[in-house]
Amino acid sequence: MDKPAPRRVTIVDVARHAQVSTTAVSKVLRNAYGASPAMRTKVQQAIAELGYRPSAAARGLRGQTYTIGVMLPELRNLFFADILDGITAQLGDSDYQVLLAPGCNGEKAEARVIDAMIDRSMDGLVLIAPVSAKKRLNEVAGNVPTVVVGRHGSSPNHDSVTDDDIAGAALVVDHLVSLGHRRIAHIEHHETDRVRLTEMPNAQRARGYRDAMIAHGLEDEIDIASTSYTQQGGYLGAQQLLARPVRPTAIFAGADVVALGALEAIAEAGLTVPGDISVAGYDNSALAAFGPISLTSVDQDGRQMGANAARLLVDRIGQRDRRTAQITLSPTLVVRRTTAAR
Amino acid sequence: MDKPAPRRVTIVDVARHAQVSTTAVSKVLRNAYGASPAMRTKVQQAIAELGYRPSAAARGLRGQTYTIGVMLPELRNLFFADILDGITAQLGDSDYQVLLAPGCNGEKAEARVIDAMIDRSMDGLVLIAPVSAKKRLNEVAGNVPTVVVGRHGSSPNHDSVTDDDIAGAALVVDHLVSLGHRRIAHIEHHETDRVRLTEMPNAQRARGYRDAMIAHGLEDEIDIASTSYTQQGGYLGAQQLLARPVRPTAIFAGADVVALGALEAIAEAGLTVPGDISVAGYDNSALAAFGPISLTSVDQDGRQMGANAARLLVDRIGQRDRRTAQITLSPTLVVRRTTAAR
DNA sequence: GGTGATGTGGGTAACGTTTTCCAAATGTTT
DNA sequence: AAACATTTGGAAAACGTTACCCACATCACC
Repeated sequence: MDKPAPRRVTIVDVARHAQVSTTAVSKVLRNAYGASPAMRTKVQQAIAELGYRPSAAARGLRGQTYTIGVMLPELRNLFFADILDGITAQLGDSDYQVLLAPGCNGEKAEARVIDAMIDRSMDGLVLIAPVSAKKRLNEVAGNVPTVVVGRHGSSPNHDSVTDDDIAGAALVVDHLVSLGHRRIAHIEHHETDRVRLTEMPNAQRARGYRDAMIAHGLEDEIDIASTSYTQQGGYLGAQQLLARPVRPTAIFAGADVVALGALEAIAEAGLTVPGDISVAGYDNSALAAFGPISLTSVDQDGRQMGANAARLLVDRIGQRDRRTAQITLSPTLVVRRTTAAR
Repeated sequence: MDKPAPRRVTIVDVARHAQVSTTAVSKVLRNAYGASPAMRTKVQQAIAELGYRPSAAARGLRGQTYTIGVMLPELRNLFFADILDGITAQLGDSDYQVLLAPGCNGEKAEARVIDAMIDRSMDGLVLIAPVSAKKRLNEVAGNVPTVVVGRHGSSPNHDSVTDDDIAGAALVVDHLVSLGHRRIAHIEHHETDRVRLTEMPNAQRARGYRDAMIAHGLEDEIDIASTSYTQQGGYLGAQQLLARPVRPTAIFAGADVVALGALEAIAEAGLTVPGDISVAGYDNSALAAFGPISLTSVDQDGRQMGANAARLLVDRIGQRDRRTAQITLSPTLVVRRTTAAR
């Protein structure tokens, strides 16, 4: 029953078995300079024979842990899953292992998770749509290589990958205008913090909506319901908009889940989509693509964003003092059955 | 610009600042025996003043890392997110931090992730619906405290938390029979491996379906389309079933996503739900609850499962030699608008 | 006033790597 | 042939904690 707990194979065992020093084994493990091909094969064979695996804890004490931490606000958001796919695909079978914290909402939870990742000596961090103060992000990025995804604004300490949310919103407005719509309303995520007001995607989408409406000479038709990026928020936002003296003929929801809520409210009001009213979302999540829903939506290519983030991060781990980069990707519009000519 | 890289605060700094030994600080950190209240407050103050945070890497080398690893096959499955919620809720603000690997499909990816977690000296593992060989799971559980969620069968090495899938399938069949249905078909996830054939939830659901049909004297009506637990699988499965000489009047899909695919195929065939045909799913995911879909589904209470798994795991970390436990939770049926009397 | 039991605190050796040297051997240039 | 550069390999000191012991003081009890 109680086997004598077979001690884990260590680098010392490997060294002894291969009749070399532990230093030599370490060099082979890290592909470091100073090991001849002969030595390399000899050590690798010993590693295979003993089934040796390096302890990340011990490694972390001196060097790298080969672990990359990903923080995201919400696991249920399918767009974030795409970003993750991109990250893991890019990292492929490099030595890095990706670990993520379960969704963390709010600045406090975010701080806890980031601390936890730093405590665990992660080699790099990918922060997806963080809400923390800019100062805090810069501090973090000063300690550990960091890439921020989905938040606008540049930093001297961390790289950024964002989608061009202003362009995305414009795509929707352009599309609806070309279908003959003029009363185009928007449901936004209510934002109070001043910095986030410029940096968060939701704010950028609202701004893109405004700008595009103005560009089409529709400034008098601008109509925004300010709720939140949730299904509930979409439901309430749409209710508000439908209660207007002059009902909008199209609603641009800032996110797909918001559009779903809006669809629900519209159906409850006895109206049809797109007959009475057109609806567009943002994110092109699996929900939007789902046949019975078939929502017109803006596609952000999360995979691409994730892949870029991972590339930048590995880059920075290798070269911590290089200049920071900001990558902005262009969204595309996927037209489906919830938008139609009026 | 280049600040002199402010060395991290260590336990030694804290000890010096509080004028005690490092041992004393360590004891306070771990709430270990042998520290007076006076010492405790003194050390805690020093910790706060210096902003000290223990290094998980160093801790892992001797003791615990206060990290729990969660492995799940697929991030996009909302049911798994519920389980995770349960885990984190149960762990609350204990000292443990949950980290999870991005979805890993297949035995090979699973092995990699589990190894990675062991390499990182995690204190405990929660494996959600693992497909690895039973032998492998036992090995793993012999090395590190482990709880397996969503896989039937018991083990002397690890605890288990499962939903009673047989009962769940029976709930659906009973419900449909009580509505007057007799030709009730099932879409299952095709399984080949012999062990998994008894242990995986999909196999249990298929078995529960069969058993319940027989219990109602409907053995001649048993009709199974064997595809996969995906939307595509549901689509194809439903197409098969609809092409039967005598069409089923109800379809029990083994998972909500499968039901979605089935709904799509049914709509394409020009039939209505539940007018022409009733459909039920399994998992009661957010998709099922979504108004326009409103799918009758079996609810597993993932949060409850996760909470139980976390409790068992922390238990076992504290007491590694206690007997293993198997917890089985009873599912409930949530009746919505996709099932009706025939 | 011994004799244990109990409470309180610390010294020191692990833990398993990587890093920083250094030495010897080998190759290359003058 | 001397001087120097490069390659190859290893010894030993970190890294920051915890586990294991031991010492001392205090207290209760015969």
